[in-house]
Amino acid sequence: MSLMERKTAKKKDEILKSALSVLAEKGYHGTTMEDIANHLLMTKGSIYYYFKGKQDLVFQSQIKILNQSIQNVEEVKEKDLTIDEKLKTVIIRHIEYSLHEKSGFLLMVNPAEIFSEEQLTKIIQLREQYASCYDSLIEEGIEAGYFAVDNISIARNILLGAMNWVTQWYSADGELDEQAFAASVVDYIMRIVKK
Amino acid sequence: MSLMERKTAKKKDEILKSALSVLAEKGYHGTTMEDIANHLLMTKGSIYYYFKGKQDLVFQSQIKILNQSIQNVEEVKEKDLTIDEKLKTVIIRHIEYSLHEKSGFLLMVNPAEIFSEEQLTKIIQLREQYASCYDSLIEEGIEAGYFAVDNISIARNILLGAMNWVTQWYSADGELDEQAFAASVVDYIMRIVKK
Amino acid sequence: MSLMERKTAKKKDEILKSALSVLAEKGYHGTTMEDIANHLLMTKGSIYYYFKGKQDLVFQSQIKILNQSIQNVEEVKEKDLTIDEKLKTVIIRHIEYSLHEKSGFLLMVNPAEIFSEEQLTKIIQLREQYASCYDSLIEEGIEAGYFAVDNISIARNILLGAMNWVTQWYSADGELDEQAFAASVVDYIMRIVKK
Amino acid sequence: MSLMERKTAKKKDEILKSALSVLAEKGYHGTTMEDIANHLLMTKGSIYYYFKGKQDLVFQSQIKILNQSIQNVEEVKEKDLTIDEKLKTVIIRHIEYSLHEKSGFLLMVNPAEIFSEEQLTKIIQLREQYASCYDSLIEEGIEAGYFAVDNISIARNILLGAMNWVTQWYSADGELDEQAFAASVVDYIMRIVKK
DNA sequence: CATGAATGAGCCTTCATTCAT
DNA sequence: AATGAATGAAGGCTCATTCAT
Repeated sequence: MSLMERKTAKKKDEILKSALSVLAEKGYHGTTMEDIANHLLMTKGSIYYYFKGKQDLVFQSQIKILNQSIQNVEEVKEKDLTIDEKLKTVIIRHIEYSLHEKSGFLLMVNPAEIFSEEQLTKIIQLREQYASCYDSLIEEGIEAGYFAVDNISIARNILLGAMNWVTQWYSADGELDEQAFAASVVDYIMRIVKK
Repeated sequence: MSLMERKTAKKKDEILKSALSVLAEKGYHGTTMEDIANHLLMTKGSIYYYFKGKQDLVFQSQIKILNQSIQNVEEVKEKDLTIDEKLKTVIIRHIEYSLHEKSGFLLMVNPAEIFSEEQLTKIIQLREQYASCYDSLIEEGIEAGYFAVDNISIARNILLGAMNWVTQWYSADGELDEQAFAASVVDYIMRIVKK
Repeated sequence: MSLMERKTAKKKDEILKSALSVLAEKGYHGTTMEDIANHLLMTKGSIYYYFKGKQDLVFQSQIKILNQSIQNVEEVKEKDLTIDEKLKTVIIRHIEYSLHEKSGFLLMVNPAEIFSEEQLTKIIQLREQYASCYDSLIEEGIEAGYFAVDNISIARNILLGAMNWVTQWYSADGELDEQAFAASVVDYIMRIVKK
Repeated sequence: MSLMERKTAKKKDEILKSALSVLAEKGYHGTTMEDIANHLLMTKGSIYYYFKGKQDLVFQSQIKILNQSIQNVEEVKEKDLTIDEKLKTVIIRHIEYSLHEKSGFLLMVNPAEIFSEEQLTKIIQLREQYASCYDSLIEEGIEAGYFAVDNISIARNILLGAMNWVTQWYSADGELDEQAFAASVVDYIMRIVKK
């Protein structure tokens, strides 16, 4: 990658981060291009040099977050931990990540309304990939005798719900910092799959 | 209440229902007055005969849902059931209700952005009232030896998260009807507080 | 005129009065049918039983005011007064009338924008008739040696301007009642034509 | 001021002029943003790049006119003329200015209905400042033995009324150009204060 | 006669997008 | 690469008007 390309890539990434932060707070329709630009001390027009449009920008921000999340899990999977601790770590990371990046997992109540067919396919695929990371962890936990779950996909969805919802009430109870908070929450979530 | 007043009240309620349904799907900014009107085969303008504006309409729809939800819980509390079964029933009702009314519990990612100070106060008060219904159930369950929870408000928030998220993935796995689905899900959610 | 007709006529007149009062304050576009109706404790719809529409209502209110004004002058002309005192009395009446009825002489900055060709013709005709009342008074005053004016129509327009503008500043200085106020003002206006 | 700033200022001024011209003809409620835009061969939306909204635009146009008017008087005051001629010149300028810029002195029958408290304060302050210019001229004229007036503020209001009303009837009698017209009118107005 | 209700046209305003510089 | 400026398509809201009851 040439210097210029790297510079461009970096700028793109900055815009994506800014977009994510604003989108998490205001939602798709509530966020204007100007919001995103102002957040970066840029002008509206400049963004169009890097992205085709609002929809494209939001799409790529979703991809970024999903990829990052998947990678987060993969990293933990590599570690030398009991399956019990692996899931726990994954959950903590997820929560820390969503609180820190205001990840906007909640963002897309109905992505179908916003994205094109093609984009939707990609997003759903990544979402499923992320979900299946959890499924395999749960499965492994069952085999290891740690977890007890009849219907893995249901249990996993409950798990994700409890995790994603956290962004809704964190600030309210917010005396703890993000890390301490995640730690105080994870045990209750783990109960969903524990024997 | 006179005949006319009842007619007006009925119409208002129809509009609120329509609004809720559309809002749950598209969110506040994504929903247009026309969306809501079309859903009822009315014209935009007519809605303004019944509500002062979009914000007013959405506010009242939130109030309606919160009051209904609180009443749902109160009804169950009256019943002659073990505390264990009471919480279970409450959760099932909540899920059935949110799926059926597309309740839009998810609606307000950031209500502060939309409502006036005064409205916000009212909404927060009702949310807390609803939350405290769960708290008292959990507390009672602890005393009865059914549940084991250190921090009740955290446990309750996890519980609500798992429940509210359900609207996000129900349709995806949707081979079961709402009732059967709620039943298949509740046991995993109950684990969050169970001993 | 039958009883019913008289009742209708009375109602019409009430509406016209209400309309005038609101129109004087808010202007044509700033006044809504509802404003006028509320002022009379009626409903919007009822007005349409008596008038074809907003434009018709406003037109008739203008006619009413112009006719009344012309009649006011004619009455004074009949009286046994010096020409000097006649004009003075006419001016005082005009001012009292415009303050009392909020006559809305100022209403029509550009009547051509609002009325139909036909209506406009009628209004202009009455305006001219009213103006010519003043012209004849001035002329008479000149012949009697009281007034000194080269160009009567210009002098009369200046006169009318000074008089009509009074509604703009009356309330501001308003320690006097309408009558006392008119009296305190008329001498300055008379100077415009006096020798 | 940079080149760009000057360009923006110029555009703003063009819009203000356009606004004034339309507002004078149709009044606040009768004037649409589109009217103002079309007058300049712009589109509605563009105006919002320069002004916050209709109300802001109208407010600034009022400020502009009032400031210009005050400056007009100040300039004349500096001149080496008898007090008699000063007032005459001021009146002529006022009339020429209102006819030329369609100044819309008539615009605000009830400014309180349109502007915010803060804006209203500013406008009233400038109006009073303008009025007091006339008061001091009249006072000076009295002392110099040219004028004879008991109540200065009443005389001044009559004066302003006669002057402002001119925009209502100029076009009707319009065989003279603006300058000649103002000259033909000023003597009658001067009579209001003359000895 | 009066009114509650509905309608649709029109207006203010926002915002994604484009483009000349 | 960036920006100031312009545009046009919505969307929220108002209001004159109509009409069934």
